[in-house]
Amino acid sequence: MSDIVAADRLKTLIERIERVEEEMDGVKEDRKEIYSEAKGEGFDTKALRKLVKIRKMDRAKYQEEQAILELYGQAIGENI
Amino acid sequence: MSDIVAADRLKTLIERIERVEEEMDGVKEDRKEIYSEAKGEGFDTKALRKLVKIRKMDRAKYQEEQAILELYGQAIGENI
Amino acid sequence: MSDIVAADRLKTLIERIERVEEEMDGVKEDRKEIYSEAKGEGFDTKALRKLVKIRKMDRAKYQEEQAILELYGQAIGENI
Amino acid sequence: MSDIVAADRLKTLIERIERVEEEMDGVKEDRKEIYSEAKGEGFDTKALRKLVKIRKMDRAKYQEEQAILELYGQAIGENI
DNA sequence: GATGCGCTTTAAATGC
DNA sequence: GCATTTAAAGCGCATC
Repeated sequence: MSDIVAADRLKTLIERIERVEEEMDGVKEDRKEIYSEAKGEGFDTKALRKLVKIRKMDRAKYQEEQAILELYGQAIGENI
Repeated sequence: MSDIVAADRLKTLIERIERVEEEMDGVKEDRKEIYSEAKGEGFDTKALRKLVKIRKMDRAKYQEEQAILELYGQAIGENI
Repeated sequence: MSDIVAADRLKTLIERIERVEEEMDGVKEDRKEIYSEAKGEGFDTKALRKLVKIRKMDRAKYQEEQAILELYGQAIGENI
Repeated sequence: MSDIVAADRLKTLIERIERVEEEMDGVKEDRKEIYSEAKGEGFDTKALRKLVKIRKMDRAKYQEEQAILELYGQAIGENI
């Protein structure tokens, strides 16, 4: 790679990355507003977030995680 | 909230959240592809990521500095 | 406050803050090592973290959170 | 692991974690007191916090820069 | 090709 | 209640 070409190319790449990162910030803002709207209507956003996360997760995996947590809890005499 | 929890409204909100999260995944994918492209051209993506990070830190630092200047300005203004 | 006194005093305060923050980093490191040790013995650190968190929480609060999550889940036809 | 889960070992680990977390709370308390002391002397703690943050950013940025230099150095070294 | 590790990103908690 | 700070999760990379 000749130096000049690499420098220009690098610049282009960085600009493209920074552009998509700006887009990401925009979309994040949109999501934030939806949660904010939900909150304004009285929903519990913490529960909402958990629910969205669980729906995204693999079902079997979620149950497995819960089982381990319960197992550990029982081992130390804690009711989960 | 009407019937224990407003199920329809809840569903709508969750669907909207899931839609923007899909958008987010798309944008993430775009970024991933740019890095992948860079890698294919022989750039060191770890270094590239650091570079992007430093540039972001610069911007953040500049903003922090402006914010602190403003705070100090207010402090002086208030003490006159 | 005369300027010179304030400047010296400010410096002292900042140094003290930075010192306690270093201590904090040390303690964090200790905790990290315990988790790392646990992991080395085959424990699931994700479950371990959750357990520690639950123990720290108020019991009633935890159950309340779980109840809301289930309620929302049922409302949209999701089994938690 | 012997009996489903090594209960005693688990307990010990959790106790150790909880102990270091108590230490952390102590150190946090120390920091809080310093800020409180500063406030009592008329310093603007919000500005103070920003100042500490900027100094931390400086250090972080310096380290990032060193890291990137090292990465570039390696890249050149490898291409010889 | 799986496992582990470090870094980025996301969620939760705290303090004003 | 909002902004900041802190903790947890997820992701990508490198290694075996």
